[in-house]
Amino acid sequence: MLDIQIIRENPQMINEAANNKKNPIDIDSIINLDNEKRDIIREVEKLKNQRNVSSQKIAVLKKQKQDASKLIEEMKSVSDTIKNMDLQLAQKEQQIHEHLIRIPNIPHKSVPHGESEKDNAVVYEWGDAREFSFEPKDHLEIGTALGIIDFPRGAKITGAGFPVYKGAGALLERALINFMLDTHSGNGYTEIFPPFLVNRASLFGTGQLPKSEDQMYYINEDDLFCIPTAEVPVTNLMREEMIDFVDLPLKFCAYSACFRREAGSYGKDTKGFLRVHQFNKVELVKIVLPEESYEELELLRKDAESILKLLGLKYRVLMLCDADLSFAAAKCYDLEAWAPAEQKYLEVSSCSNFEDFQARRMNIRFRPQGKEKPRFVHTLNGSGLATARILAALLENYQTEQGTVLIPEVLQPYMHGIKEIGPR
RNA sequence: GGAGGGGUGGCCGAGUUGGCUUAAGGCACAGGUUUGCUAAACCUGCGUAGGGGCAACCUUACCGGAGGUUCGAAUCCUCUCCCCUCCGCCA
Repeated sequence: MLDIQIIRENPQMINEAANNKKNPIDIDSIINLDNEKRDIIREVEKLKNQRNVSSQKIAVLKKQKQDASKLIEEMKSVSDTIKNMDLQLAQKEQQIHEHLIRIPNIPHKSVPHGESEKDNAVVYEWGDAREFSFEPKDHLEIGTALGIIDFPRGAKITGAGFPVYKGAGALLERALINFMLDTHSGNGYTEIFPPFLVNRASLFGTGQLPKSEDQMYYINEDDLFCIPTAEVPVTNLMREEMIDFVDLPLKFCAYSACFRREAGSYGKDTKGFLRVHQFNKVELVKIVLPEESYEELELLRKDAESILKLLGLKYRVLMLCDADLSFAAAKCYDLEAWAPAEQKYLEVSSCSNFEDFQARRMNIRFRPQGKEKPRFVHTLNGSGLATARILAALLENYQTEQGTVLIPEVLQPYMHGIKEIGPR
């Protein structure tokens, strides 16, 4: 959510930014409603002042045992008028709110302008593509042959896009999660194990609601949603709180299962792990001082990248152009791991700075040093990383001609020393 | 699921016969006095969010949330959310 005052002062700039983000808004309605609202405020406040003054007079009269009935009569009609105007005011405010919550965050100045994801800029590349002396198989084929992933049975017990991990596959998944959590918590991130169901207020806070309600699994009876990412519960840890500036930055890492309906994306990336309804992810969340958020974004990106480097996976980093930025983000880097059989990069992480967009929605503030007023914090998050696509990249990159899969050294301690996954 | 208790400003904590409480007091914080330095003591200031004003400042709202009664509500009424204790059920 943006500050209405900024919108009031820069309507053209906001309108253009929203258009660039492919998220058009009705700026004129907002400005008009805002003006109407302020007109009402000015009038009703005069009446309320009159009411307060008269109530005091009535109190004094009554104390002196004098008659106050005339004044009380007068105030009855004033009170009615106030009640009416308050109603109008609430309506205006509700209408403004409905607009405000649908205005996307403004892209940072460093974000390139573009028309689509094709205009995202490659800002960094690491690692060499592995040379194969044989025709590499895709991860689905490898995993199925080794009996470590089972999509058909997942489909049987739940539905398409709910993979089952078996044996060494289950162990590898757990190893990845533990490895990532250990790495990040050793790096100053406090580990959180969050609830996987959240309420509406939390999803509104991080910006998934109201825009993306149809993308989430919903439990009607309790009005709760399955989390699409640990970002939601972890960032909302600090919702409605005032943080002392000496405690900033806050750094959290959290494992969670992630649930996504992926409505409207059928037919895209359907193979294997490329797009599933439930996957595992370790998420990084930072709550920081506004002045430091862009520096912290670079550090966050570096921390996420370190996992790919330790796993020895070739990857690249994209800076998203404005047209591809998500609703709440001001700037975002995508990390993409190379999958040799797919012959394409798989998005395994998104590292975003939301500036105060989420903080305003969640009312997370900090009290600066001295006599300064409380201000909104900046929030950031990034996957560190999503295991489903990492698993795909691992299987494809570390496959052997015999159909086995080598385990990267850093994961071996997490896999009882297993160096290679072979046939059962 | 049943019974009881409670939600007040950054924190702690008064305030339930409605009206000099548009929230006492304390802590923390900021400035100052005293002091060789630190500490302590003392003095002063200090809630949040709107609206108006160049500014000093004026004004409105806010005591978990939403309604209601009233000239006037932290205080009375209704609904609702959350927390705590005990009982029941259960991994």
